[in-house]
Amino acid sequence: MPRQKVKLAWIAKVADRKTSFRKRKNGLMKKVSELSTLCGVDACAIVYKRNDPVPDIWHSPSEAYRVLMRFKSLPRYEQTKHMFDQEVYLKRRLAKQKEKLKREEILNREKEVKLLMYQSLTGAKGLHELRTEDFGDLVRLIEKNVKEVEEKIEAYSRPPTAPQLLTSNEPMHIDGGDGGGDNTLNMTIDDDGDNNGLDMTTIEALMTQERFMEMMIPTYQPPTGDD
Amino acid sequence: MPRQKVKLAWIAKVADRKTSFRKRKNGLMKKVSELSTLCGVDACAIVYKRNDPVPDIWHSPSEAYRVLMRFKSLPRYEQTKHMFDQEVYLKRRLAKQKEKLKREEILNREKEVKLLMYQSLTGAKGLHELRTEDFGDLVRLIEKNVKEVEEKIEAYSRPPTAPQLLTSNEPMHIDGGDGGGDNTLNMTIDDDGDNNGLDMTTIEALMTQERFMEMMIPTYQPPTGDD
DNA sequence: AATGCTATTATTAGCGT
DNA sequence: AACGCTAATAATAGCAT
Repeated sequence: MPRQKVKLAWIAKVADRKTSFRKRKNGLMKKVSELSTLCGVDACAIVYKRNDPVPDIWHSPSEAYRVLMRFKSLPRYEQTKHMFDQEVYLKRRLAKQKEKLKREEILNREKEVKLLMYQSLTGAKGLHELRTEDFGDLVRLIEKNVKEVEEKIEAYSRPPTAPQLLTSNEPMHIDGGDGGGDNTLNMTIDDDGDNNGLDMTTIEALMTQERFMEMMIPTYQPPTGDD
Repeated sequence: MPRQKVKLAWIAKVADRKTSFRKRKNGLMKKVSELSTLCGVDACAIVYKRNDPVPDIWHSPSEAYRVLMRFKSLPRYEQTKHMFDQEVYLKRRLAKQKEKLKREEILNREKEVKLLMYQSLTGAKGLHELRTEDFGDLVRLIEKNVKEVEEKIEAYSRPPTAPQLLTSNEPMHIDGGDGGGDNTLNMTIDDDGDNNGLDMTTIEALMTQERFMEMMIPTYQPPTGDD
């Protein structure tokens, strides 16, 4: 798997296949050995090389034989019970990957909506350009952020009960404190007027604009026409 | 093997052992699968979990059964012929590691002697402090380096036959050109007087010193006393 | 107990000899 | 053909949940 990600298929070139076989058989034998040692279990591996009736086997003759006898003495039903073939293997893998994909899609959607929000805030994209299906999520995101801001304002405007005094030289940072993931507000409030982020002045300016106020109203509906 | 290099021994803690077993069994099954697919060979693995009479097996029931039948039908002698137990495995590994160690020791020795040479050149260590057994190797190294320098001088003092003209702004680099490994001279000759390496001025100064000239004489013998 | 995460170690494909 | 090397990919030990 190095140098190039190899695709899982029969290696056509004879020399390459033989080399791969030798290396991978050794690797496999090592793995069987490690599993056996680390976890104290009976294990054996049998590998038939092409055109060689004598297989390579992991484990001392007596051990391997014992493992095989043990297996052979099981009723056929139990033998096949835990068998784990390519199909079962791939199905399990597929199920896991689908779950992963689902989680990724959710995160992507959150980022997408966040981007829409920023584009609307900076005026790069007007709200009338949004697709209908984005509005619900965008509104939810905005309400979430507004709630966080209100909570922060509430927290900081109270007389501090456990006063961790801020030194006046330090800029004051406010971030969304919940564990909700990547889409928290995470906004920096900074009294240095030279920053490029969204500072209080910008926010106050935005709040006076009709566009921003519209965004604050969850019941707002976009025109259904195409433009 | 990540986070910490694990030592190959029975894992005492039950939970850790079970976790390791699960992970490594899956890994092993994947490896058997890959070997089988990539190299087109019959292979199977049988793993008995503790206290479970039903083993986990790689391969579809029919395939696994076929592989096992094939194995069982061999005469006992041939079955054990290619068996590969812990002892065989470790012996092979040991032989390889010993070869590797040998190579490393040679490289170490070369570096050691190189260090001695530099210490002598800078005066950090007098030649009379050297152990008797180091002299032979040190002399061989010095002769090798001197030979390389002479060859370079020879090459550069001839009228160039295939003249790759050096721009006068570029410092001239001379390195030992042979493929002998890490102990080549690799010395930079640079007309910028501010470098910290061994430049021509330093070398010329050294050549006037008795210590350096002594080093140039292979037949020089240190006093045999302890100091 | 089983699963996800990730910093590390381990394995190995493609070369070069 | 079988080995050594090394840049890459893969496996996984210890955590956190």
